[in-house]
Amino acid sequence: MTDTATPGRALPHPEREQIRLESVLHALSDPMRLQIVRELAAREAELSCSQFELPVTKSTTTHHFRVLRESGVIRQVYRGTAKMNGLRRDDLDVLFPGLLDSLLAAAGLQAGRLGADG
Amino acid sequence: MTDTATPGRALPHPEREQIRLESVLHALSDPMRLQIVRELAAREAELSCSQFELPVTKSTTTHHFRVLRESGVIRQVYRGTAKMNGLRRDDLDVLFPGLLDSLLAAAGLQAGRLGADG
DNA sequence: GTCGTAGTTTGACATCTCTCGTAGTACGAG
DNA sequence: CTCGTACTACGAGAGATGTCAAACTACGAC
Repeated sequence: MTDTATPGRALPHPEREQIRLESVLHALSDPMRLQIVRELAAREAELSCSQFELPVTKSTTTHHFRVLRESGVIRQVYRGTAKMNGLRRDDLDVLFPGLLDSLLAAAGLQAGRLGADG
Repeated sequence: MTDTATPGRALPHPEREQIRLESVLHALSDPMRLQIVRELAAREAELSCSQFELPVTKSTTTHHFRVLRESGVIRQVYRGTAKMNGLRRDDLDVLFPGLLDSLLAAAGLQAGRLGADG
């Protein structure tokens, strides 16, 4: 938590206890969002929205990041004009032990099979 | 595989290699379907559609079972007038090792937290 | 203050999803 | 062949979803 977050622009996140498995699965069932989560996990760092090269417009990108945040998969913080995104690995690991890793492994295996960027 | 399946009423299933992670996650992101899969995993047996006491009509039940079958989560076979449903555990474990177990464990934990039938 | 960059908001549109009710098909029992 | 059971098919309707374009806000740099 480097304290560089921009004050006065808080974003609503579900508490850990409010995160629902169904919502997480729904969030990850979209290829675009699964890709985002995969990149976020690969580089173990927070990334701004614009660092993802997604084949959709900015409004659609905003939409996907919001779904991920509202389902509890990622945490978003404003840092100046950028919006940084980080996986909520700690919360997810407590709620659903091993799930995130299995999910990422599965996504990696499938990407390899399909000849994508695995 | 007791050979009691009714011939001439085959149902289309995706091959193992055709099963997509996104489709599986989408199938499991519905509470009704997640419940079905949980029951199917708990009793390690094939169950007919009508053995599930779901709070929806028969047509809706048919719909949910079809989504599960077409996503590759379950296998369906006619046995007389009944349609038996079984988890495709073997295929899923090969494709996405550990995923199904993490998913079931996560669903169990959440059901316990929520005071449902966990 | 002005400008540019980053992201949001709104409205629209096509598609999909979950649900239902009604009518229909497939099988086994008699 | 008739009947009952188990499930399907076919609409239909309410609502969610993914996408876009255009106009907007927030921040930093100058």
